[in-house]
Amino acid sequence: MSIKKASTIQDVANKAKVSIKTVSRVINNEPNVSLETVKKVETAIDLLDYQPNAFAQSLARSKPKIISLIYDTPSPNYISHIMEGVLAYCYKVDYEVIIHPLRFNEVGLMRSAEKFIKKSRLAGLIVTPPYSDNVEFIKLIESFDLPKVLISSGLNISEEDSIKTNDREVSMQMTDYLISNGHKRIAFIKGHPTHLCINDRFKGYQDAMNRAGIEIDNSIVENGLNSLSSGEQCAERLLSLKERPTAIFSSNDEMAAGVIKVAYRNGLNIPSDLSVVGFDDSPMTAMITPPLTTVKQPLDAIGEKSAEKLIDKLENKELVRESVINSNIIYRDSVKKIS
Amino acid sequence: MSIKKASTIQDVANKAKVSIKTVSRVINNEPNVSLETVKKVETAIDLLDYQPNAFAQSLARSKPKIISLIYDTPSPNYISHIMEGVLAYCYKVDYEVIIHPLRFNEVGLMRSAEKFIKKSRLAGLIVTPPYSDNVEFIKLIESFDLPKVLISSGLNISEEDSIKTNDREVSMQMTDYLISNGHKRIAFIKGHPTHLCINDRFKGYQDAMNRAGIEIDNSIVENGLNSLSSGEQCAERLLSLKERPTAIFSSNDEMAAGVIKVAYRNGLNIPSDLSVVGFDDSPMTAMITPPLTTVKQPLDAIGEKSAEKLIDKLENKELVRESVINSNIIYRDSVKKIS
DNA sequence: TTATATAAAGACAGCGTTGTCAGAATGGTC
DNA sequence: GACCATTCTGACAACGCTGTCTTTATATAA
Repeated sequence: MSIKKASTIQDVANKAKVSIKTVSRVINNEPNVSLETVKKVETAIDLLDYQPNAFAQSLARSKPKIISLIYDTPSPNYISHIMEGVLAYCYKVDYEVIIHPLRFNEVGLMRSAEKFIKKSRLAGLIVTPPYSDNVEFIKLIESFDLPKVLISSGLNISEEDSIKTNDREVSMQMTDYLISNGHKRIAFIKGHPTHLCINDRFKGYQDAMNRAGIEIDNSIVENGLNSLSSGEQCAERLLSLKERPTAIFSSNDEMAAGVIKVAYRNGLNIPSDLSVVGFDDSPMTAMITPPLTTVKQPLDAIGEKSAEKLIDKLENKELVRESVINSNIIYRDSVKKIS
Repeated sequence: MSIKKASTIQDVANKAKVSIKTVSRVINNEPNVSLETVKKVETAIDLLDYQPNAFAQSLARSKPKIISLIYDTPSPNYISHIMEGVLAYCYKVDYEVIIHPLRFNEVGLMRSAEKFIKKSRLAGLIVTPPYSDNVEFIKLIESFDLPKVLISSGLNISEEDSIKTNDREVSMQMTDYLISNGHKRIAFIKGHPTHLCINDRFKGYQDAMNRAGIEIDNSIVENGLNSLSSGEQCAERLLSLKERPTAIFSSNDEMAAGVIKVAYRNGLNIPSDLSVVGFDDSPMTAMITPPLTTVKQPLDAIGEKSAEKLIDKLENKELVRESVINSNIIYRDSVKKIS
């Protein structure tokens, strides 16, 4: 079991018989190095299995190649897929990423966020909901003049700084789907009011209903809080109505699961007595009975695109990147045609 | 919007009218600094809102305060909770953590892992399943002489290097619980064969059955693969048996969900016709109907303890830390007493 | 040929810390 | 008062890299 000691740029320079600066040039793909020299240096690098020391690089460079992903801890599924995408891209382009959970309701949140930002010498930030909707937090970032990408922000943010999904449009499609299955009395369960982006889902529902000429009955529009139990509460109200809805569109899967539970408790069968659709395609949606028709956001892609956009900005690549990523409806077994 | 520029140790030294070395001393709690000087320096630090530059520290120190968490991507829920614990502890003691997903089946896995380890200048590693069961990977770590903590390793690892859960014991308790509810014909669905630690769950089942004097019928012991669909397949076989089991203990929740789906398809009611229990307490278990009785591993605590153990080792604190963390049964509604 | 631009390579000073070692106070002994 | 041990403080060289500037080699034009 031999203990390996990392080699330095000096070692490489010695072996290749060039100066350390020249080695630095080839590492960083700088111009004005002869092909011959590049070869020499590269073989030396291979021979020594050299890896640049990221700390030394960060220290020497003005801007370190480090970004951070900020999140609360809403759904493990959401964040870990976003993270996956971010990490994959950053690894490819040789950026470090610091994952930073920040408790939304903690006291001294801003103080601790500020401390974190200063300490980590970040080059930029990727911000997920609910922070991407938080004006105070965004102001903080701006006070550091840090490049940022906000994911699914409901705020009025420049397109350059944000990655969004087509929630409104796909919600409209989902509602259309319900309508095309003969449903007219379609209830809607809204999401948590502070999660701005989730409101777009309601707008899409409105769009579709309006277009179909179906008047929206506000007594079957519920205000949910994103949680299972809030879904249950909304469902209880909805299903005890004299004129029950024939379908329920829930702003997220967790509340939809609550709806299904209550339906079963009330002896209702899904989908024959009630159609239910959700949003998110969280892992459990495939596991419940019946499997839930829902909307899948391409979370990995969102993470990847966010990282790409941020890093392009950091490196002043002026590419115009797409900033809206499309979600898709996943059709499963929780909707039934009615006459 | 004022752009803030980070202050350095030099700034602090100037303001406090001491040398930078003295500032360094108080930052690192080194001895031999007069109380008076400490005060001076601390006020200067507060005034300037100074944060040490982690890169410079890492460069100057021999061992950087950085550890890495290695994982595949089995279940988002599992990894994000472990991560949560690790991050929380590391943040407290001022360690950086690099989250590193490593695709288990990728070609050149070892090569890329090696590259990663060299490049990141890690001080130590926390390794989750399935890597904690991978001999080759562990040998790699050892070749770097890197301190490590392996989570739930099924390998014969020194207690000093591992954090385990009492899977076997709690599986026994779970089986006891089923037995105490009158069940005798209890089927078991094993987990993926390469996940060593999951095998302990089967051992616990055996323990309980043996102790209760119930002979294990191998025709109702299935080999699962951890996935929903594999759970369904096992259930199909189990439920088509002439002499059906009255209860099924699945090594994980996902397969248990598969069992429930198949039961419904076959017109069976849970728990009245069949009791089902799982393992993991994944988020969906509360959402399915009926809510599943299962085992909850304190994942956050596992992450936290792992980090604590690793960092104590790095800093040569010779504390003997507990290395087994207890899981608990979460009793819900998927088990029924039979006569 | 000489002048002149251009490409290629190197010298050297930072980046912000910590470690080592030397020096200055301070206190106690004889 | 001289001496020594102890406590405290500072100077200075690393750490491994990149940026800036200078030098050298090479090609091109006059």
